[in-house]
Amino acid sequence: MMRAAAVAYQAIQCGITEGDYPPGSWIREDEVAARAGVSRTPVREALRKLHSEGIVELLPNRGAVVVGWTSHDLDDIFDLRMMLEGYAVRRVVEAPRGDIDLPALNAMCTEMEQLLDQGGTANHDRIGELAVAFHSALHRASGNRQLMSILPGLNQVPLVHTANRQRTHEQLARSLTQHREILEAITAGDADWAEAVMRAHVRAARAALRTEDSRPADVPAREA
Amino acid sequence: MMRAAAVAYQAIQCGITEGDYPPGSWIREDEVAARAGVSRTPVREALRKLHSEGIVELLPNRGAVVVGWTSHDLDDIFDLRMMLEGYAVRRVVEAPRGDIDLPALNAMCTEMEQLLDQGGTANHDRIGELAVAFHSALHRASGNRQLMSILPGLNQVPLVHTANRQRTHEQLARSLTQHREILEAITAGDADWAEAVMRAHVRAARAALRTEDSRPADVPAREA
DNA sequence: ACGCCCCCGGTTGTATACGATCTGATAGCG
DNA sequence: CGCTATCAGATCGTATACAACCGGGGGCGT
Repeated sequence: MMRAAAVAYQAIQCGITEGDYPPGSWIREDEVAARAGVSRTPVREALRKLHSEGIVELLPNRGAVVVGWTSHDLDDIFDLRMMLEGYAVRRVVEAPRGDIDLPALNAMCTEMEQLLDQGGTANHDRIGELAVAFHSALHRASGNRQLMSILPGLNQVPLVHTANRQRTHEQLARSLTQHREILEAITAGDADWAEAVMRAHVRAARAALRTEDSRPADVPAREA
Repeated sequence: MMRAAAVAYQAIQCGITEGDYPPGSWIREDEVAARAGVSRTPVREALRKLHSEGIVELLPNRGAVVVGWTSHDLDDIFDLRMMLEGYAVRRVVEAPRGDIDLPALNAMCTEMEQLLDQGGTANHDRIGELAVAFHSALHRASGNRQLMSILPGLNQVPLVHTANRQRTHEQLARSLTQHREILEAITAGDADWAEAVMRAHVRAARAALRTEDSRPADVPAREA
């Protein structure tokens, strides 16, 4: 049985990606509670979490508003990810405090490659999950605890707002190749190499999103 | 009238800095509620916020544990701050999207300098508050929205765990000088200069903390 | 003696009820 | 006619009550 707070969280997150809560719109606690089949208490908890991830804005005594993201904002987010993910792999090489399980990471790469060969939307989604796990494992291996709490939050915004966007086969293939290269650089003990590949990797991911991240002009991109 | 959630938040935060909740210890919702004079609901909200800031760890159905920080963890935090604050001022210069109020920032510097001249513990605390506001204003001026939600969280850990530590007059004086220099670099439109000063500024702050951040050996530094 | 199972106290998780606060509209006044 | 004060509705914030869950301790069987 899933926790009510988690149910509410997913309901809201899903509602945002599906377009039920467009950017700039209000999210009413009662409404979400009814939709998710829980009471307002866990809904409030979910909204605070979404706020800490930057997905919604909380106006005291007013409620929650879905934050809108311009193409420019996405650039900013990927700027930060490029810096931080690059720093993370550098740390993995230079200060190997956190234990790193290279065989497990390589196995994840293999699985992703197989899924890509098989094709299919469901498999593509599974690749996305594995990619998140892959990066998460690297964050853990960096040994920087604060990094581990920051980077997931940075991933959240692009995930929520681009979930239904498909990356091409070529984009995914390159992404997986870069994963392998990152592991190779780590194995070689080359921090500069690892950081450089990771930065390119993040940049490429942003470019893959950029192709059509323009939104209809009538939808406000921000709330304020 | 302050919100009950804010009262609970401060009560916990204060309890941690005062040593009532040492690292590794449990924070019971009932206990905090009684201490803060509120019900458990806002206490829970405060604990979730502290969790999102990395101050406490939440064990499902078990409760909250105070996270312990080693000297090494503090190094990591300031590593991140150095990167991110440096990036922020670079952005202030290169992509001046967010409006920057240089006169107001200079006024803050003047006030801090006056407070330093007057001396006294209370004034030192006030300088600390102003310094946080100063950096916060720069984050805002960077125009990177995610940055504004990340950096306050990074400040929180050092603040909570080093609040009662006094910085020397010389350390504070240098810190204020660097603030001025940062503004001067921004005014000159020199991003490299601004970033370099900011990185040094953060590094110096970490060094000021390092002088005695070793803790008694019998107190567990981490919870796990 | 050792290990397993069940029960119980304590704590968290959720639901519901009530009080506080804000927005928008409306009526009264200058 | 425009502005301000007031009120009603809606929504959030908090308190309280109850249900669910976890961990430890005692008893039982092997």
